[in-house]
Amino acid sequence: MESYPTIFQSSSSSPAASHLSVLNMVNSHAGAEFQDQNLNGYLGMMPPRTEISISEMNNIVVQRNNLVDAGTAEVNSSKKFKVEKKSRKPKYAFQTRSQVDILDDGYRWRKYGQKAVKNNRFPRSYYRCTHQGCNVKKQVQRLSKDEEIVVTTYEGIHSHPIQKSMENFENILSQMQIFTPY
DNA sequence: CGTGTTTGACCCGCGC
DNA sequence: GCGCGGGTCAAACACG
Repeated sequence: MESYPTIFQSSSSSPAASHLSVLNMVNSHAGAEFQDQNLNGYLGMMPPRTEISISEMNNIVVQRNNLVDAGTAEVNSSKKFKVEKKSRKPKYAFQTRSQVDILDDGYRWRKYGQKAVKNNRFPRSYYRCTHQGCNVKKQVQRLSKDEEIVVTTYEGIHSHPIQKSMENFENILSQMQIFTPY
């Protein structure tokens, strides 16, 4: 596996990013094209049928790993461009404190695998976006140490809009924006 | 009947 | 080379 698991470390000690909200991410990191697309998707997170409350959303941790792209230079030396090839896709990890591990983000996902994780009594689930031609993947994993924490890792870029209706979740979102410092 | 899940097999990279 | 851990495939199954 690649290096991204390291970003999960010390979740209990609440990293600096722990108070970032999703909306903050959108505002402060707008710029890179894939970020825009991705985060628009994440805005659709958690429509009504999940059981996540606003207060739980405050506990969401958003982290982006930085292996994003060696795409340009530098890497060669001896190891060839292997790294370059493999790390092309951006990966985002969300930590969410929640009883439910299905965070409905508005996209349609098909589960394609589940594996036991070492040193973790909870399995990791693998999902793929079902939209044609969109091979965005995500994996959902619960920490064995603190089983309230659900880690969702997104990989890739959605090349299409969200398919589900937001229903009244948009109301919640607009309320949330009131509390963002902008 | 279409769509999504389950689950064991398979594959692949890596460390020993 | 071998075994292990992690990621994916795909046939069988479940469900509307």
